[in-house]
Amino acid sequence: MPQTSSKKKISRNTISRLSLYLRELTRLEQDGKKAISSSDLAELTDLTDTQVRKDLSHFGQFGISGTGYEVSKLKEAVRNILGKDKVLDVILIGAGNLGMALLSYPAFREQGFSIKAAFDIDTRKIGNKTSEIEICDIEKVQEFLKKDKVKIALLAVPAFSAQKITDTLVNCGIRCILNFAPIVLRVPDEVVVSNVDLSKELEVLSYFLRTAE
Amino acid sequence: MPQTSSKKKISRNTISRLSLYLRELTRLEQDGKKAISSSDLAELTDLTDTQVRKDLSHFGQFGISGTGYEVSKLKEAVRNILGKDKVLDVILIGAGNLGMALLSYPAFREQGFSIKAAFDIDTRKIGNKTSEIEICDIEKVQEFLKKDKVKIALLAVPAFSAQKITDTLVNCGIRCILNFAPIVLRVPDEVVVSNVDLSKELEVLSYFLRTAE
DNA sequence: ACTTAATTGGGAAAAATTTCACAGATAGCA
DNA sequence: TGCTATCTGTGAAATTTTTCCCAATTAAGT
Repeated sequence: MPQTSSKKKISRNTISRLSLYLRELTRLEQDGKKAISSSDLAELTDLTDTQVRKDLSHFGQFGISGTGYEVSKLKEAVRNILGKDKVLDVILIGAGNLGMALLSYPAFREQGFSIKAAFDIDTRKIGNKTSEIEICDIEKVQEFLKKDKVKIALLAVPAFSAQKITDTLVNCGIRCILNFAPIVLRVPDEVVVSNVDLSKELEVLSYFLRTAE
Repeated sequence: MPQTSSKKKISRNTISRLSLYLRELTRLEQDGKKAISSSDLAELTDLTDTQVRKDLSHFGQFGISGTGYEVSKLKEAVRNILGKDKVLDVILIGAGNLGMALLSYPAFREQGFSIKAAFDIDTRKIGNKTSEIEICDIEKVQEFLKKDKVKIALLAVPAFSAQKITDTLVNCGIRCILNFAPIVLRVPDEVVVSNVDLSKELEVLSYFLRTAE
């Protein structure tokens, strides 16, 4: 079998850091910077130069010894690694406070994510429009996904309903979920979940605040 | 030097998992469950039983061999470890879409965090009230922190202004920052920052979506 | 052309984290 | 009481992640 892509498994932390690199590289490019060394990139991301080089080395050789990296070239490479060479379509489930904030979060669009549709169970919200997106009845999500093969969902619903809607989404072909509900979602192996848990983050801070005293 | 508290450094990941345990223990207690084993708790949090036991073992012995853990007792223990035995006061910086969503995010209050004040630079927003909290002029934050020794800030401002306001906050005694701006904040060693970076999470999903194809 | 300084890529070592494996403790039951 | 099931806590082993280190490469200066 002509195995193309690298076999080795890349850790989630490595990918997170690539995302940081991409962010800084984008800034550097905007600022007109042409080249950067691993140690400068490390400085910007609060990491180490070896970490930067090791992370990149998993995907190929992008630098020039003695010179460093060409900003725009490395930026494109990292974009490709992260699968951002094309716009990524997402849907939003849950149009409460958080969901609505996500709808109007400018960074999403700027960074190449496009919210194609929003769904909610609350009939009072259905039909409202924000940022060009109309909020649809959650009952329609199945139908929507049959036509529009969106693979990523932002899940901003209460914890008690999160698992049920997740099961539906997965059945309809959703493969990635950015979960804001404070609950551990059960999904098949092929589905990837990232959790954004604000309480958790605050509790981590709380712990370190206490131990620092 | 008479070193008091435990010497061993606990990793951030360990603390994150404690937060998960606390969440599940709280649910279990509400459901009237009296006891739980490490493997059941692992099942609920999608971890392993040894991981659960190892995490807890850093802080003491909370279980009974052959029996497991008493839910309410373990819950209280974890709450104390995380410093949640008292209400944690926080301030909010930035009352844009995200900031306003945070203000009305019910989970904060439910989980023992209290937003004491909110600040913004936009004069049109100043004076508005949501959820009992009035939005104040960012110029007043220094004055506020002189009287009210809040240690935790939620930072929901644009990236370009995040570092400047961070410097001010740190000068005024803020020791923990939950940062929503897509930027690496520079802070002194004694200040702890947690980052919530939605684009980063989406990029991680994007990567795994691509590699799964 | 030669020397010096800067920088990458990657093997090897070190450190951190997770998992294994089991002694010891507890409860239930015959 | 004695036997069996279960389950914790924790050293040791395994694995993963990070850091160290240096040969090789490049650019710049003389």
